[in-house]
Order: sequence, then structure tokens, then C-alpha cells
Amino acid sequence: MGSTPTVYDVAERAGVSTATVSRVLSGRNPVLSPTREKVLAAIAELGYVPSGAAKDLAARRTGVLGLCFPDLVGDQDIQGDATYWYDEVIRGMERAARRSGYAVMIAASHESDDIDLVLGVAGRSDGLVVLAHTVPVPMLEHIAMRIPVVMLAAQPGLGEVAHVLDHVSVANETGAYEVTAHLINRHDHDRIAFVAGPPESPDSFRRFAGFRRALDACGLPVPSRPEFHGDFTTVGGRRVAEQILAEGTPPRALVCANDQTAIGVMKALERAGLRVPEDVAITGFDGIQLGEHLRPSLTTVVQPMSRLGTMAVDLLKQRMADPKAPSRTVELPVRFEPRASCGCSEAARPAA
Amino acid sequence: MGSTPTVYDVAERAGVSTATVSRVLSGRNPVLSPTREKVLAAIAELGYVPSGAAKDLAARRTGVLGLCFPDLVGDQDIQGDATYWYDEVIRGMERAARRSGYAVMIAASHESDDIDLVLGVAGRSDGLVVLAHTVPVPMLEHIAMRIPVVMLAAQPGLGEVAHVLDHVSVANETGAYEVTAHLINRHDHDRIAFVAGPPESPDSFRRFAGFRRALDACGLPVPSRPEFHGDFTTVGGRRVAEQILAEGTPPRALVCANDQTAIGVMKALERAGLRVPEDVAITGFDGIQLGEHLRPSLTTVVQPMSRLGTMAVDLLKQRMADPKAPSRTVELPVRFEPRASCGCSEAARPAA
DNA sequence: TTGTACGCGTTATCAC
DNA sequence: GTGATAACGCGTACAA
Repeated sequence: MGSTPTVYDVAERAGVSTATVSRVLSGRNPVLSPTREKVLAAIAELGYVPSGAAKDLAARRTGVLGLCFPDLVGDQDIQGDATYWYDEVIRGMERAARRSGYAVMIAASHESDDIDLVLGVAGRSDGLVVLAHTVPVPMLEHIAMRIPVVMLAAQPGLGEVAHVLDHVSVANETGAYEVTAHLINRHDHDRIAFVAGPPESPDSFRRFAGFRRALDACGLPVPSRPEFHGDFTTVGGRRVAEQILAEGTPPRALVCANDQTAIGVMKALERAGLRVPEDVAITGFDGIQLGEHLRPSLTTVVQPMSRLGTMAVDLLKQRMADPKAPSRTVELPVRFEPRASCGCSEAARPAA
Repeated sequence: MGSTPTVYDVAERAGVSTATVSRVLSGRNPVLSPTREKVLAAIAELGYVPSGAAKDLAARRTGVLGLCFPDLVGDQDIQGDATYWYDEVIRGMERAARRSGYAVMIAASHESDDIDLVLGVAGRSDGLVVLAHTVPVPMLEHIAMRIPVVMLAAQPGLGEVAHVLDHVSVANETGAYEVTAHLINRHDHDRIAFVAGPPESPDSFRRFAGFRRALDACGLPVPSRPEFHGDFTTVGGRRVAEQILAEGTPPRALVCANDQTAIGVMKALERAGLRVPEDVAITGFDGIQLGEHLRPSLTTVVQPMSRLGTMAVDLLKQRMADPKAPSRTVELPVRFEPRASCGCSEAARPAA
């Protein structure tokens, strides 16, 4: 007994067979009360915990759902002031999974890095959820031959050849359209510029598309390319601000590809003496918590982060039920949240 | 081949034995290049992913670390504005685990609820990390007979009989001492009250102890019990504020057991016309992100959340290396962060 | 109601 | 360098 106890140890100690132990544990089959007592006593004394590996192997299911998300900070320990937008995705998924009796296994990784980690998770799960830009698509298509795979917030179809991946995406284009139209119709802006994210970002691209559509619908000139390029970080936003200031007359309104960028731009412009929203209106995208507590509070488009997670679990379950169904894409609605930075008055809501 | 492919399928397709497939996968044994190619081709064609269950069973280790944390919101989906202090613990642990080649399996649960979930995680992990008040201590001692268990932010020894649990705790008492002494020595306060958390909270208790020690050290009268009782939520803080206002002359300074409470109190007092910190100074505890962006920014004691996670992994690894060592408790230092709500000037740091 | 014995998909230990 | 084969610990027919 130098090692961890097994069913055999429990059975021996209780004077029964391993099958009986198994029955007591599952509770699905009838066991005489005195027998059950003996088994439970043995379990308590030995500190027996069933081996998940053996159980999963025999049952051919694991009761685990995997989640892969990008590691944004690399290997260094962060200082404690960062909150990632996918924290809530994790929680949403965990909660939905638990309701369905699943545990969640998580793994962060850089694209094309940590292949073994990802495969390890995939091999131990009944289904896999992957955030965009975390795992190369070919590997996902490989994994999808074994278990259902759902991609979150990725451009459906991008780089896929087998079309076996389900998708949960958000209404990027609609959101950008709404916020842009709001600036035009509600605040009478006509010199509006778009601050993009990284050039290769599909999210940024879709949002720019919505931006253009709004300009077009309102009869304003439509740029073929974004006027400015950030990189989804506040630092990048700051750089954009410098560029704007250097170029002479700044636009009267800036639609930023995400909140971080907007915050960086806003802070830098304010430091240069411009007032937001009086001199320049600014909007973001994502709905990170910080934006709500800034002064001025940040007008944005809120993504339903928690629902991304729960919806992913839904799709996983559906596909387990019907593996042959054609691959699906669910687009989640976003919510336009006008706040102070676009010129609307500070919301009445308390800060906490 | 209607089902998921196994080593046998790969071996057959590649015209080799299962042992060779295993060798190619592990990369630990020499395999002739042409052989390897054939195997890799078969793997790609079949979409083969090794079964974690079988692997773990054979290897008698899982490469997974478990993490149990409390589910604060129960079963309802939250609105998207909540950030929990343990999000960062999760990330810290995930990162440390990954550096050591482990994946992380998470499970939220209410105390004494979801027993099967917790046992399931324990049975699939090489080590378990548990946040305080998540799993009943007797069950943890049971699990600890199988795999190492580390408790986070719990009162070491509380309710334990076997003393097999390792602990990572934070310097609650020291932190509360520091913040209280700061109010006395730096801001000349002498009418300070403590706003406790739930009566049964060890954290709240320890912080109150530090509060008392500071009063005592400075020659001020020492209360035997906290003057006010919140419940660690902003709503609870609001209620405390009402009580304070109803009772006549409010204290000149309030040391709150955590940030949420402090924020609730602060907002409610301000709404009643009191100024913070001029009329009443307020301090929190935890260092949640929101406190930094409030106006006035919240003076607090910052817990090293991320390090809780990394340290837990450290302890786990140490115990795996030496299972017989006496149980350990590591106390992590906290950092006193004076900001505006205690009377210090707004920090120069930018909001983003 | 309880016991026996086989299979689940790997890894590892032998021989070849 | 490669191929048989025996564990690993648990479900679960099937038999008793």
C-alpha cells in the first residue's frame, strides 16, 4: 500500500468484489446496506479516489471539455493590473459545462506553440473550444476528426479546408455600423476616422467593414483603407494619437477597433490638450470593464463574453449528439453602449 | 473506422507495430526515418490523437493539475461586469503549470456541493489546488491521501485533523496593520472603525486582528469586536453606510475588510453628502482593478493574486518530489498601496 | 444481490 | 530498430 489505493484494495478490505465497489460508487445498481457500509468505510480509511484515467478509458468518455486561449503575456508574470477579455469566456464556459456535468480543462498557448499541450488537452476531452488565433487551423481540423471543435470569435471558414469546425462569432460588423451611425446621426459628425487593429486581424477588418457601411449609408465619403493603424493595445493607441497630432487637423471623431486602442488614444490626446468628447469623440469595441469607469466613460460595443462560453458548450453538446450535421456558425448579437466619450452624457449608473 | 482511431489503426495503416507508433510519438527512442514518415502520414490521414485516458493509465500520471474555486454567482449567468479576484489566480496557476508541462483543470463549486465534480477533478489530476471555502476540509484530507493538495488563502490548520494540507496564505494581519498605522501616523486619525466581512470569515478576522494591533501600538482604544459588519459585497457596504449615517457622528476613518465593501461604503456615503477623504477616509483590502480607477482612487492592500497561483504550483511540485515532508505554510507578502481615499494625493500614474 | 473475467488504448519490457 | 505482450484501474456483461 505504498502506492495509491485502487478498487482492488477497497474490495479486499471490505471483503467484497471489485464489481460491488464499482456499484456502490456509481449508485446505479442495488447493493445491500451492510455491504455498502463496509465499502464506504474501506473507501474512507484508504482515502480512495477513483482513477479518472481508468474510468475514462473504460467509459470511452472523459466528462471534460477543453478550452484553449491565447497567452497574451508570454512567459513573464504580470503585475496584477491586467484583466483579459476572455476571463469571462472562461467563466461562462465553466458554468455551462458544470451544469451539464462537465469539468473544464484549460490551456493557454501561442499560435503554433505548445503543440503537445494542445494535443494533450484534446486527448483528454470530449470536446474542445478554441479562441481565435490560439491554435493553427490545420491542427484543429486534425483534432476535429476525433472530437467536436468549436472556434470562438474567429472568421468562419478562414483557412479551413475540411469545414468541420463549428463557430461562435460576434456581430462585429453590425456593432461597428451602429456606433458609427450613432456618431453621424446623433452627434452630427462628418469627419470620422477609423483606427484599425493589426492588419491581419479579421475582427478589425469586419469592424472596418461596418464602419464603411455606415458612412456609405449616410452619404459620407467612404475610405478604402483605415486612416490609422494601432495594434489592439493602449500603447499602440498612444502611438496613433501622436500620429494624429502630427498630421495637422485631427478628425472630429475616432472609431477605434477595440477598447484598449481607444483608451490609449484618448489618454494621449487629452494629455496633448484636446478635450474628449468636445474636441474629438472617441469610441471603442469590446466592453472591457475599465471603459465603464474611466472619465469620460468610454462609448463602446459590448461583446457578450460570457455567452460566447455558454454558447460554445451548447454547440459542443449538439455536435456530440449529431456528429454528422453540417458545421454551424452562430453569430451572437452585440450591444451598443453609448457613454460619455462620444458626447452622450455620463450615464446615471453608479460606478459600482 | 466508424469510431475514433487508435494506435492499432495507425500501426496497421503504416504497416508497423503499435510499439513503433508509440516510439514515433514519444520521440524518445530511435526510429528509422522512412518508418517515421509512414507513421506520421498515417496519423495525419486518420486524424489520430492519442487517448489521454489510456496514456495516463499506463503512465500513472496525468500531467494535469486541478483547481477548485468557489462559484460566487451560483447558477445564474452574470451580466458581464464582474471580475473576480481569483481570475488572476487562475491565470497565474495556469502559467506556472504550463511552464512545468502541466495543463490545468478547473471546477467551480459551492462548499459541500458538487462533490462528484471535485472528486472527478481530483481523480484526473496529479495535484490539487483549492481556494478557501470551496471544498469541505474532510474531503480534502481524503483526497490528500491520493495526491498533494494545496489550499489557498485559508486559515492554516482550521478544521484539519490530519495536517496533510499545504497552505499558501497572504499576510492579512500585516496588511491591515500597515493600512491602519498609516491612517493614524500619516493622517492623524484617531476615530477609526473597522468594517468586517462575514462573521465566519477567517480573512476578515485576521485583518481585524491587524487593525487592533495597530490601534494598540499607537495607544488608541482597542475595540474587542468590529464596529460594523458587511458581507464582502458592495451592497453590504452600502448597508453599512446607512447604519453609519443613522448612528449619528460617523468615524473619521473606516478600515474595510475588502475592496468591495469599501467601494459600497464610499459610494453610499458620498451620495449622502459626505466627502471622501475629507470627511471620512476609507481603505479597502485586496487590490481589485476597479479600485485603482475610481475617483477618489481606493487606498488598499494589494494581494499578490498571480503569485498565489504560481506558489501553489511550486508547493505541489515540491510535495510530489517529497510526499513525506511535513506540511508547509507559505505566507505571501502584501503591498500597501496608498491612494486618494485615505487622504494621500491622487497618484501620478495614468489610468491606463 | 454478488462475483468473474474481459476490454478499453497506451506505455514499457522484453525478445528478435 | 522493430515487434509481441503484459500491465495500468475501472466498467460491465454474464454467470452464479
